[in-house]
Amino acid sequence: MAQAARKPSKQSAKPDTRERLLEVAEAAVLAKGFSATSIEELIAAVGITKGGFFYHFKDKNELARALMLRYLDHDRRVLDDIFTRGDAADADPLEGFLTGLTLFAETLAKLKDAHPGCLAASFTYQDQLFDREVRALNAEGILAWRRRFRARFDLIAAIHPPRESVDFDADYRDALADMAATLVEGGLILGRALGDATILPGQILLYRDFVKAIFR
Amino acid sequence: MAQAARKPSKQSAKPDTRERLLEVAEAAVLAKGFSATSIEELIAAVGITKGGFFYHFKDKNELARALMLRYLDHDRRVLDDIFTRGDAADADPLEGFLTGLTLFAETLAKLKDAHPGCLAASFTYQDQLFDREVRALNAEGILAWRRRFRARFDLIAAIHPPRESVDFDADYRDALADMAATLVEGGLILGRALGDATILPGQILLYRDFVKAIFR
DNA sequence: TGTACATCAGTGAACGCGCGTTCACTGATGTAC
DNA sequence: TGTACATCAGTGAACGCGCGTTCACTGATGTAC
Repeated sequence: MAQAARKPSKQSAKPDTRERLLEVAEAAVLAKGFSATSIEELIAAVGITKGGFFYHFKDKNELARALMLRYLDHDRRVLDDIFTRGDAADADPLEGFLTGLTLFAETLAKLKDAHPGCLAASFTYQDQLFDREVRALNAEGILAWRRRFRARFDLIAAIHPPRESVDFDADYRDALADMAATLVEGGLILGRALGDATILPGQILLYRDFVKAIFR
Repeated sequence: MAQAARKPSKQSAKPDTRERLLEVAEAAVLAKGFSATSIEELIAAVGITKGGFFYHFKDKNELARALMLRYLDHDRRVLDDIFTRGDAADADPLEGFLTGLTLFAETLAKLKDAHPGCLAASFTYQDQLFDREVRALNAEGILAWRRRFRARFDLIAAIHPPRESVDFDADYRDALADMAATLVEGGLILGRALGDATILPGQILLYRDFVKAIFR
């Protein structure tokens, strides 16, 4: 009981004004950028007044921070889920990873919104608007991807020796790990600019090919 | 004489107010986004008044259009230059291309500005701010990358058969071509977010590895 | 060589609108006794 | 079971500032004759 204090104890049906503000804000930020996203439009969408907004966020910068935190949490959970499922399909770390990448590509291909985006990319291209804390959160989110994939490649390499033509040192491993986030960020941009939702999944499958070519 | 009418005929030393506005605007847009970039700050940096700005651009949207055109032109010239030099080093289309990729990575590594960016990415993540024409220019710029690399892969594949494990059909060729722009866009984001200028060149070299693994 | 006119590249003042932020207040719900 | 008080989740009005845009005007340079 006591530890449930974070969320209102009653399991109310009303979908939490603050969360709805964040939801609407994220979509707006991805479409027009942070500074073109006005508080006015958010409260209009959610149906409260300005005072209500400033009850939830002390200023606009705190909205940015909250968006970033929400994004990081969501991101982590989605990746955990996908690669857990991949590993469940095969005990070998390489095969499980390859299956995870396939699942990832399929998930991305099924996204209802044809032109999604990544808050990290949006914030990075507007970083002058944010304080040190928000930028640090953003960097941390990307480092989380690096660590996740790097750990997996270490695991794989311990069992499956990479083909001799590559020097599989620390730098190479980090670059290969970073390639995942790189392709996601880049793929989202190409997909949106061209209005083609197949580009991002296609790039993930190329990544899968590349990893396969290195390890087996 | 007559055909020189586009540029002021005198080769003046003063660096062209309009061009300076675009230069300053591009840097500001890459740092904070388009709508947070004020006309006020641009004229302050260049040393003219607001009326002067509106002499060069009828409204802010025309500034966006001019930025996009300038970016496309610059982009094309840089790529032309690099891959022309790559081909000059080796007559074989694969070897020339691989050399071009190395040159490209080296060029990117040497950029004085450690946190550059790509206007296409910035505009894509704010596309709701722009009219159909600007968005079309942006898409066209990305398609130019696809066509450029796709043509090269067709050329290479005619001489060097890709390894049997890949089905080198039209979709695969396009995806492999798109991977270049994808890695550049993604690499710029990671590089900026982490403040690490080595990431982008590293990704280009991985791309080079991948292409090499496919064709030889 | 001089004069008339046109164009270029701006100046400088004014405008109204929308934005982020503040603040005093309020009705509904929860908790203590 | 009833009353007093505190907290939650807002309302509603007001604010000042900066932004994009307009417009009448101007001095320097170029061109025609």
